[in-house]
Amino acid sequence: MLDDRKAAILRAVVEEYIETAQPVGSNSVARAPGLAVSSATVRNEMNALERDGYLAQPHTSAGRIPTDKGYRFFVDSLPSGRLEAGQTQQVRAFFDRAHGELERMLYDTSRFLSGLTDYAAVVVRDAEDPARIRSLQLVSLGPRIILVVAVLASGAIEKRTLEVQEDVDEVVVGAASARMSALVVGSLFGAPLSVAPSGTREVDVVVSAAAAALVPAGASDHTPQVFVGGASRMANAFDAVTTIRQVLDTLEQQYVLVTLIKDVMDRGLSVAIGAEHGVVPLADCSIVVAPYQIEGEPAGTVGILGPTRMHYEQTLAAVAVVSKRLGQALSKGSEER
Amino acid sequence: MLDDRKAAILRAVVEEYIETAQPVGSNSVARAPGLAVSSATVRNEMNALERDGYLAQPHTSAGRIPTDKGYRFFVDSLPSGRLEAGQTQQVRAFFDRAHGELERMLYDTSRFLSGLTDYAAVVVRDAEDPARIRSLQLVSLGPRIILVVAVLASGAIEKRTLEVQEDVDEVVVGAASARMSALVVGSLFGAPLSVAPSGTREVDVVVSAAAAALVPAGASDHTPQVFVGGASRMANAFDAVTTIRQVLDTLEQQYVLVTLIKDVMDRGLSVAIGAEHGVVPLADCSIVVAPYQIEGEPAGTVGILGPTRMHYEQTLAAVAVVSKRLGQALSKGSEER
DNA sequence: TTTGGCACTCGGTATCTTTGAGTGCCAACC
DNA sequence: GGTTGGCACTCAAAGATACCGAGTGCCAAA
Repeated sequence: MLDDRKAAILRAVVEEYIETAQPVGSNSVARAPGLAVSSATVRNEMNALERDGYLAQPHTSAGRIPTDKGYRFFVDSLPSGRLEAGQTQQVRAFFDRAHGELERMLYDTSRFLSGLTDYAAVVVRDAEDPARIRSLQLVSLGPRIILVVAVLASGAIEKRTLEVQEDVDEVVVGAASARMSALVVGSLFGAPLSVAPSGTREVDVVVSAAAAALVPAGASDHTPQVFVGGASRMANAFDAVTTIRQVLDTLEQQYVLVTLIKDVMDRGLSVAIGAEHGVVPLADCSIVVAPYQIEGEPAGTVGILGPTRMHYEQTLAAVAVVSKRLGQALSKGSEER
Repeated sequence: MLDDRKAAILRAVVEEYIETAQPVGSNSVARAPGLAVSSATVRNEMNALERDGYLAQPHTSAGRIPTDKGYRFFVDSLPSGRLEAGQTQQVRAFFDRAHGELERMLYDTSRFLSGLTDYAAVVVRDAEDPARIRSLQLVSLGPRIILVVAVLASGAIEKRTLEVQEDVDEVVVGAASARMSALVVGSLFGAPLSVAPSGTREVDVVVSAAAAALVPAGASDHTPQVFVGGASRMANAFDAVTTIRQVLDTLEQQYVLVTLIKDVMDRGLSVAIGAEHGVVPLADCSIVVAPYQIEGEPAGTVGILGPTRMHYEQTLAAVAVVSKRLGQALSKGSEER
């Protein structure tokens, strides 16, 4: 679509603009290695690139700035990069140390990735597919308070506190727990339950309360979890306070964030630039995403949110590596290498 | 310490500065209701207040700005305020709707409180005292993967994933679970465990692995949980980008945050102004805190972080009301009005 | 088709001036 | 003696003005 020279010029403009955040003039482009042409030629070409929508000019006597379309071309023509040695080292060190509970790990990963790239990082844990219940137990916490704990096939834990209207003793809870467990283990979490009456009225009261607590909540809690790390780094990326405000605000709206990332993934992209994603307050941002898999199954997404003028090559590499290593780390027992 | 007139003038300066963020001159102070003196008199008094460290002057020909000491006097002489009717209404509505799991509730509260005050809100859940284990269960998640789930007296759940070196079947896990449960229920979480050998080698392997997983982790996970809501609102409070950056960054460092809040509480304060707390990057911030209690027991802290020139009266009232209502909401069964 | 040359544009910076809010001090006043 | 009006003084902020120079578009020559 673009001849070689135009492509080279566009690339040079994008690279320099990413570096300096200043409009790029024909002279500095002409000086770029690998381009043996004069600035006048560059000017002509840049003119054409502007006509075609790859570049824009803030005002007449200024250099050019890439448009979203310009960035898009740049990103698409990017060779698949590698991390710097030091960063590879950091990743290794992080995942060697990393351990512990899933949620903690995902949050730590988002913070780590943010530190690695110097942008804000997001880790989304996909909503569980309707998962089979591996174990279910009722625990008495007080005379009328009972905790329902369900362990799902994935290892995730769902808990609900419920309050019954009359005092129940431990024995009743124990009986109810056994009954409930028999009823529910192996079935899908969130599925409606039919409770057959047992001999004891008290037990039935508890069981039906527990069943009720489990069912509707199953749906409501079926939303993905989001972990945002290094949001404050977005304050570095822009200098307009209002932009900073908007971006940070959006980062706190987990629903928007999840939708955005899901949307980008659905379109099969790994990068969404500026207005490509429809989220208006993030018009000056790009997002780089990669899914991670546990035991070969898609389990969530790792992403970076940065300014449109971000270091795409490093960021893409970082996101790719981290998502892969995260998946490995979470796939227990497959610690090969 | 300050005569009435000085106090009134100081108050007027603080109030106007909080409102306008501009240095306050003698004229506007003289115009304040309740002060029947000329600007010249005010000037003399302000001079004295500056000498005594309550006010400062950005430069010679500017008005005065309160110092931390000035704010301190202002806050200490504040009548205990009430929320506006609309806000009381909001609080009621929020806690009427609010329900669900503890963590979720604490996070929602921090977001709500942030919206109520327009500053950043922090909710800290205190580390559990060494709590008795109410229930313990091992659940098999895969041939070699076992999940240990402990329910503590408070209803908190601790879980550890562990991997054993050889395949164990469900029956073994069941046996180990029963044994472990008998061993551990009623004892303190995190306490060292002595494991007597049972008849079966396989069971012993699992039990000792589970015991090992439980003990050291008990200490490490014994740290308070922090929920920050509305951090982005700090971007409104300042206009120096570097300040915004610092503050947001600090807000992400949970350890610093917890220490800060704990420190303020330990000193028996409900407000820490500017440099009073030692956290340098938050020198332009004040923090307002109040503990919340579950069933009469201190369970955590609610706090607001805002600029030194925050609306102390409303904020104090909001924090007080929210901490109280939060405690009530979390004290199950005590939903009296 | 490329390039050197040239006139032109216009945002940014630097310099200077003006403005006005605010101060400190003093002498007069109650 | 505390209070007040008056006054000279200060100094940041806001305008005004000029200038600079990076950058452009276009043209004619190579």
